[in-house]
Amino acid sequence: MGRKRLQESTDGRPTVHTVAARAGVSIASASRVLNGVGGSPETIRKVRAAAAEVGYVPNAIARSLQSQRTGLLALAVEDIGNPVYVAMMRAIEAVVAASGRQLLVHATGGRIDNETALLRRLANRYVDGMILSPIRVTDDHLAAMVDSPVPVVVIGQLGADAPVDNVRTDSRQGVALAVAHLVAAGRRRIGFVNGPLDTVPGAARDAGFRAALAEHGIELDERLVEVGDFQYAAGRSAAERLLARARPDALICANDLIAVGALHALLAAGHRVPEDVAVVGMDDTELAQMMFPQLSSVSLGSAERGRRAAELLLSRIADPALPPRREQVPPSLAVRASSRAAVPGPRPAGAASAGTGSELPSPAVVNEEVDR
Amino acid sequence: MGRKRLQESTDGRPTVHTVAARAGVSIASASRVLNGVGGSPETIRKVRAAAAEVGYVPNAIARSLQSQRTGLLALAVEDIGNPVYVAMMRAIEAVVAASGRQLLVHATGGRIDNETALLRRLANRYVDGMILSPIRVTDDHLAAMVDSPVPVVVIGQLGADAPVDNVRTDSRQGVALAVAHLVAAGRRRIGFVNGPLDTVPGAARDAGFRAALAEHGIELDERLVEVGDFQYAAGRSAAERLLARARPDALICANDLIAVGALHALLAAGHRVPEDVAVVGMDDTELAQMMFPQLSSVSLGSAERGRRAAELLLSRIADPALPPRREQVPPSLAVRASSRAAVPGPRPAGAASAGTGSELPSPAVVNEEVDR
DNA sequence: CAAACTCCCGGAAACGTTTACAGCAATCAG
DNA sequence: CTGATTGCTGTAAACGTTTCCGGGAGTTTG
Repeated sequence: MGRKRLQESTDGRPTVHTVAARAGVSIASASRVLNGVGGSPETIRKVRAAAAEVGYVPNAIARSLQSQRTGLLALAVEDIGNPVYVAMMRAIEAVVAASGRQLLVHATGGRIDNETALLRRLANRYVDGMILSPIRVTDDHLAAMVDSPVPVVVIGQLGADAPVDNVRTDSRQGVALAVAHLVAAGRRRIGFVNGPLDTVPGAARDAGFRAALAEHGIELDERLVEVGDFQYAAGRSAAERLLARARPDALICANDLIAVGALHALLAAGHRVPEDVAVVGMDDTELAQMMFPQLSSVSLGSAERGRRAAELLLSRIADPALPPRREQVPPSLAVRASSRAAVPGPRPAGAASAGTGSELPSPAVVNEEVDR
Repeated sequence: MGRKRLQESTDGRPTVHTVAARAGVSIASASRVLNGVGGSPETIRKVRAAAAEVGYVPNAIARSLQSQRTGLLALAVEDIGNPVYVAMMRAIEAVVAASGRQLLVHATGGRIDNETALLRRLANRYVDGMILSPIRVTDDHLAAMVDSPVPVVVIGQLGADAPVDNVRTDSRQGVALAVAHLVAAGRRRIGFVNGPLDTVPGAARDAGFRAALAEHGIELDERLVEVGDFQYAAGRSAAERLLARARPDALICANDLIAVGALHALLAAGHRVPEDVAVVGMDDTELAQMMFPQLSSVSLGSAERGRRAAELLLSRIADPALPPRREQVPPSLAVRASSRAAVPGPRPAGAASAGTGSELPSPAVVNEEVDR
């Protein structure tokens, strides 16, 4: 039968050999035509015809083995259910798709061993690069990123001298925006529902909260600070614990999921929002706008950070010799119903007030948004 | 300098050649040891030591080329931001990861050309199989699935005779559950906010709604039916259009995102939920529990469907000769505050009523849930 | 003690592609 | 008319792995 290879195995899918044989040319010519480089008009015609007849589709694995590129990029985040990562993912996917590549998504659960395992596995060359948004960073971790065999871009805070492409925001300043807004609205007993303090964002937000209070000359009541994790359920129970021992007139929450949990805890306990307690979340996700009342939230530019990270990754793949870069996306505040200044007194029965509440002048830095 | 291959290129990563040379054995022996099949104790020791010294990591692409498997599975859904797909994805990912594989996620935007392109691309063998949850199905589409070169499992309705592994639910019956629940609670002017009628779920839910009303002897007022798409914003504006021309005492929404939009439209227009208008969503996502008031929702077993689809896919990969299978997951109804029977009269000021509303006996099929 | 069997090893083929290289014909310049 | 240039083409190597196969050494069996 076949002289060198069993290219005629009746069951197998057509390869470039099949096409070449059918067109009566060599596999080199067939490959050239199929890749659009070279070939005489006659050869091109024959090869194209043969390829169409047998329904040839190039084998991406073999091509990758030869070209040393897979066209796959990975994204690793803690929790794909968190809407902040959905926003990031969407932005990243747009850039990645526009470059003709595909995105592989990993959920790490925030566990370090998971992430380092992922980084080590990069050595098997299954993806061309990776975007990582770690919430905990150890030296091990960092080392694995630095000597990773494929480019890695980090979304989030890293040590100042880490030679890793990095796009970050300033969540301390983000918390400061929220505090300034609430103080300007006359709130003084400001509580804080945070995520774990051993995470990078948790620690930064805690520090930011304390610094901002101090700056406004407000003494911190430790009973107004509570910690859970970055999920809805934990946010709700953390807020319940806080409310059981203290009477805040505002709550800042370390992300929107926590804020939604806190909102539930408040409403279930009979507090009015924002009249009795104002609520401000962080991340400014779609969820914030879906809540009722709509949630004020500190935007940390998730989509923008995602977009920039993807661009950093692509440029590094194009030129691995580039020096490490760091980009910063500034936070901003979206003020919505959950923290608008309230008319004092009991709530008028049955009247919804979305978008119609009385407005107070907001600080300059605040990015006022209309309802919806 | 290397005799056959340039395995000593100082920059390149170590290959099995490097390890074999260093251990003083053939690449065949090295490969066998590294795969844990065969090898004398002494060889095993030498190869393991050599591999550790050079930090050898097998190249997954080359392995895939040889083994004809990549260990990658794809999932294609309309919108990764929709929490119903997040739930599905989580369930699928769990099964996939447990089998030692990885999941590649695609967002199709519901566009058919996107999905068929994806199906055609399967021929390049970059993934071992795919789970597809299409919201529109054409003959072209179906043909591409049937003669796909790699296994495809569909989540959703397909033609009865389609020879494709398929896990579905009965969303007509799901709508019927919602209608029965509302009718039992005394609602009569039941509205319906649907997604596009040219989608499979949209059409099924429309049919289910009409059939269920007829079964309860309620004549349908067409002004109570409105169509948008399956997103939050569209749901909100569809509900606004509906409310501008009709006065429902209940709204069934074709998914939870629409339901949240409808909730906003209702509250912004000054209606009380559930006192004036009850709201029931579909998919029973996390979002439903996060809303205030918490949303009643028809569970279509998303996580379960995802889990089963993943299992079907794995079993088909293991044995491609299996006959096409179809599995069905029954819908159920989670009743929450948004449709609980209300005390007539004005709402008591300032009193939150989550989980404390008066309870009415619910139909047997209804799966009553407590407020968290 | 010879034959059969088991175990381990190395050479080489195979997976399907791209591409360096050399050969060859045709066209161009002198 | 001859030599250089251009444009195609085919052979074969390469990417890095797994695996078939044959051979050799050691062990068991008759």
